[in-house]
This record gives sequence, structure tokens and C-alpha cells, in this order.
Amino acid sequence: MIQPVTDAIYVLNGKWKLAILICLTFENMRFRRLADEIPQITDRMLSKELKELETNLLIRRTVSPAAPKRFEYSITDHGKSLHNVVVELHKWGLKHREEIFKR
Amino acid sequence: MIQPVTDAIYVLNGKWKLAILICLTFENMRFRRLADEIPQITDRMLSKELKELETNLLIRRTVSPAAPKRFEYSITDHGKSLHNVVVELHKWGLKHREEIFKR
DNA sequence: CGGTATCCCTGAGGATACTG
DNA sequence: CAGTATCCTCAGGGATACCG
Repeated sequence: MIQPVTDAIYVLNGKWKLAILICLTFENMRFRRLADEIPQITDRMLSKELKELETNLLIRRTVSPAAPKRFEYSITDHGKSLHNVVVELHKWGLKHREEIFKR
Repeated sequence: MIQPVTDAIYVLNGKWKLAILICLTFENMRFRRLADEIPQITDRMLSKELKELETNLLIRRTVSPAAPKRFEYSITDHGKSLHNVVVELHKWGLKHREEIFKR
């Protein structure tokens, strides 16, 4: 019963996963662009996180056929299906902040 | 914009937090009972996680006045307000499992 | 541009023993 | 029963340099 919840957390685990997913929600991006959008991330971590997201089918990496080759990352339908989760986390995060500060 | 999401994740972070919260959703429990309900957890980790959950106002620890003193943990209203988050994580976790296995 | 390869360090979490 | 105290391990993640 708790397992699916744990699974979900596990997939979203990693310091930059949600930042990357949220970026790609707005538009498709190439590697360098993502690195610029997410200020503190290193190339190494960006590379690692992208691979894990791809393995979990949340994003996809496409290569343009023509030269110069371009590698573009985009969110999959499965990735988009995280929307409700993110919305609830967002709502609760705001609420929690209030709750903590009013004490 | 991403900050509240990060906050929420941060509060739920820790290997046993959700397990503990879900246990306490069903009934109030004392330390030893929780340790029994969550098979792999050690006393040290249970103690740590309980303290963090209490600091974040998700659970409360009450001491019975009469001897023998009993220490009971229960979920707060704020803790209960995580319900929607947990439900969405659960739904998505199930969906994700399907998605991964059908490949 | 789109990454790898190395090296390193910290902190989450485990094992075990002990206490009031 | 309800935890603390100690010690230890390992993996997540940072810094930096390099490659096709």
C-alpha cells in the first residue's frame, strides 16, 4: 500500500529532477540551454539526471537527422502525467510555509 | 515557483517519513508499536524521523499524565493535510509501474 | 556543443551497545 | 519502554579537467 508512494518518491529523487522536468514542461531544450536555465547545476549532474529521467520514460532525447546534429530534450506524456503530483506538492508546500511561520 | 515544490519534497525527505505518517493516519501509536509496524527501521532512525516530523508539525507527541507514563504519537491536522499529496503520489506510482513494465 | 572521467567530501542512514 | 551514544559505510553530489 505504501509501495506505490515510495516508488513515486524514488523516481523524483535527485536534487535537480523536478527543476529539469518543470523546465521541459514549458519548452523543449538542448543540453546547454538547460544548464543555463538551472543556475547551480554542473554538466555532470545535468547529464546524470537527464539519463535517469530518460530511463524512467519521463523525458525523451531526440537527435536531429541533419548536420549539425542537435540533441533536444522534451517531456513525454508520462512525464506530463506528473502534473497533478506537482500541483499538490506545490499547494501543500505553500500551506506548509504558512503553517511553520505562524508559530 | 518551484520553491514550494522543493519545500514539500524537503519535508517529506527521509527514508521512513511517509511510512511513519501513513501508520499514524490509521491510529495513534507508541514508539515500540511503530518500530514493530515498520519492519526494517532501527530505533535510532525512528527517533530521528519522529523528531523531524514533530518539528515540522506533522505529528505530535503526547505524554499521559498518570503513571506509568505513556508517550503517544499522533498525526496533526497539518499532517492530515498531506492527504492529497499522498493520494496523488500513490496514483502516479501505480501508473508509473505499469508504464515501466509494459516496455 | 554535449557530454565523460577523476577525484573528493559530506551526510544520510545502518549496527550495536547502552541508559533512565 | 523509549529512546541516546558511538562508530562506520556508502552513495549522492561537487570541482575540475578533458574529449570527439
